Amino acid sequence: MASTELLDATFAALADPTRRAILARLAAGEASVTELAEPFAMSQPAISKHLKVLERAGLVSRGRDAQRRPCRLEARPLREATAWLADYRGYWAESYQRLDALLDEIQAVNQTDTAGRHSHPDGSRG
Amino acid sequence: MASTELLDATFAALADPTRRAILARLAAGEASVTELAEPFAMSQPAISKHLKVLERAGLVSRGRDAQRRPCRLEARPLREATAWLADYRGYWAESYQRLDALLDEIQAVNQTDTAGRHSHPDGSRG
DNA sequence: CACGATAGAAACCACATGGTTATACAACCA
DNA sequence: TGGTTGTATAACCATGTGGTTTCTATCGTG
Repeated sequence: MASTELLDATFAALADPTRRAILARLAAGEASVTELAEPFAMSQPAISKHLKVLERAGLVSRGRDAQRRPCRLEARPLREATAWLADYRGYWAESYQRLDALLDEIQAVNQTDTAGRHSHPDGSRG
Repeated sequence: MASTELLDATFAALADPTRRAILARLAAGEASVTELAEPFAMSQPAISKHLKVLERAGLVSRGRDAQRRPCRLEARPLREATAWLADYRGYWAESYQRLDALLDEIQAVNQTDTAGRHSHPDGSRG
C-alpha cells in the first residue's frame, strides 16, 4: 500500500477548517487566490500556503489565466480517503447496518477504476 | 456548525499512519496499550500519546481490566467525517457518476439515523 | 517602458506534534 | 510487604505548521 503518504497528506489537509472552507468554495467552481482569500481574516500568503498544502495532497490543481492562478477541486484523493473509511464498514455495520452495502459498492467502484475504466454500465440516475 | 473542532480532530487523527494502523487493529477488536504497541518500532509512551489523540477525537474509548486500559474503536466521528466527504457528491458526480447514488443514500441514512431508525435488511458478509 | 494587480518566496515567530528516556502511579501476585 | 506488569506523566529535543511582514516575479494595460 504505497498510498500511505497520500492518505497522510489528504487527511492532514482536511484537518484544517480554513482548507475545508476553501474546498467547499471550490466545489462551487474555480476561483483565484484572492477570491479565495477574501472571506478569511487572513493574509494572501497564508492562503497561498494553504493552497500549497491542498495541492501537495492533490486536492486542488491550478490553471493559468493571465496573472491569475485559478484553483479547481480534484476529487480523486477524497475518493481514496473515503475508501479508507469504507474499510471500516464491517465495524460500522454493528451500528449502521444499512451503510454496509453502500460502502461495499464503493469498494467495487474502486476496483473497477483500478482495473482501468469506470464507464458506467447503466448510467442510472446521474 | 459546531462540529468544526470535531472534524479538525478527526481528520488530524487520521492523518498519521500509526494512528490509522491502530484504528485498523482496533476494528478487529479491543486491545490493550502494549498489545497495540507491539507491532510498531516505537516506545509505549509514543503509543499512549497517539491513543490520547485518538481519544480526544472520540475515535477510541477506554475501559478497565485490572491494570490494563483496553481500547475500543468508536465509529461515530468517522461517520461525521464521511458525511463531510459526502457533501461533495455533487462535485464527484462529474467524474464518478455511480458514486452519486451511493453517497446520496448515505445522506439519507444520516437523516434516517437522526430520525431514529436503521433496521438491517440482511447484515450478511463481513 | 512603467505601473498596477496577482501570486509566490523568504525570513521570522509561536506553538503543536512526534518521538525519546526516565520516572511515577496502580493494580495484581508472592 | 515488596516485586512485577501495565500505563500515564514529565522533561526534553527536532521538526512541522500556521500565521505574519516584506520582498520579488509575472503578466496585462496605459
